[in-house]
Amino acid sequence: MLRNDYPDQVCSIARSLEVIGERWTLLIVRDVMNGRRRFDELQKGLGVARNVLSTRLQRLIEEDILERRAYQQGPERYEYFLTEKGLDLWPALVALLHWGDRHSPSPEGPPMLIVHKGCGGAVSDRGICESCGKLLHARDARPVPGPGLERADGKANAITAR
Amino acid sequence: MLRNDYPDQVCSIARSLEVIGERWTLLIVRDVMNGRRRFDELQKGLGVARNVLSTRLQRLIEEDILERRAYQQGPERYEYFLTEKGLDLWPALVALLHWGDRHSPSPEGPPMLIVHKGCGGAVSDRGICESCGKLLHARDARPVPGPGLERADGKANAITAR
DNA sequence: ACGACTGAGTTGCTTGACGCAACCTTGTGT
DNA sequence: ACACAAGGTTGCGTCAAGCAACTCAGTCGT
Repeated sequence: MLRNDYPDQVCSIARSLEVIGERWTLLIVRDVMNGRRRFDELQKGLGVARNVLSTRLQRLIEEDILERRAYQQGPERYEYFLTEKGLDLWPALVALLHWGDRHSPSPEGPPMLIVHKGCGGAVSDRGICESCGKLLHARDARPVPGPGLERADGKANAITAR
Repeated sequence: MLRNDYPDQVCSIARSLEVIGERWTLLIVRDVMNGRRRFDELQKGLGVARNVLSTRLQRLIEEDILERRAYQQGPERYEYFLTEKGLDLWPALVALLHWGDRHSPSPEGPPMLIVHKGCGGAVSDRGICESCGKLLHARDARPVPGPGLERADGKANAITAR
């Protein structure tokens, strides 16, 4: 995105997109939600330019979507965690995931599935467990690799467990 | 967004964002969903550059999210409508709307509300009617201006009825 | 008859965000 | 002493976005 503001828009969707509508931002949130917490890990996983990742992380911290915590002193090294505000993006991510699965399906099936931690049931596009019917939140669910997750290089994505 | 592809990403969220993650795209979808169907109407409402609107509409048509229909001959004039694929973005838009309302609230209250056409109940962040409990889709709901929709120039947004 | 207006774009120029590679800093391993 | 690791920052070139002006076909006002 060129500029991240939409002047004259009084809509909450527009205000949301001012923050999370920038290129890479929502994918960074997704990765952090899936347990990728460190700079290099995010950079390699996404293939995003390092300077861009750096500015995105700063913006996400300013907006109180991410939090940076040092995990060692010496040379200080940091990890990024989602705040409550960040975790609340989960329903939107789930909706986008299902929209992609439904309308641009890969022949092998979806590359990632979301399951309810409690009962193992699949999670619907509305973030509801299809097995037990509960309305779920970010912490109630985890991603599992789906049938479409076959990579040419043979490496599996490292975001399976949590 | 500069380029609209995220190479090496096998995730459906990334694939969704390749299409609808570009600047303005989701706001165009929102406006068409709210009954804005013509080029100039969209351009004035959004304040987007005309060339950018033009390329976005073409892309959305290619991706089968919008459909262009002539509403008069003579000089041919067109209207844009959402396809089923486009209408299916509704849950994602609802989720973003609620996220914005919850985490960056305007002092006056939300500028736009979504209500269930059937019973008039408010629609939750998961697209569920809070009054009757039904799971809703795009056609079951309509936007109504909320308490936050006071504009300095006195003009109300023209997307009240449908 | 002539000019202004409308809807739906297209063209050209300028700005600025993004991608890429190189560099920096603090500390550890060999 | 040299390389390596993590977490960035800096500089440069390219390409998308913003802006204004222009086009084109038809209609309206005087």
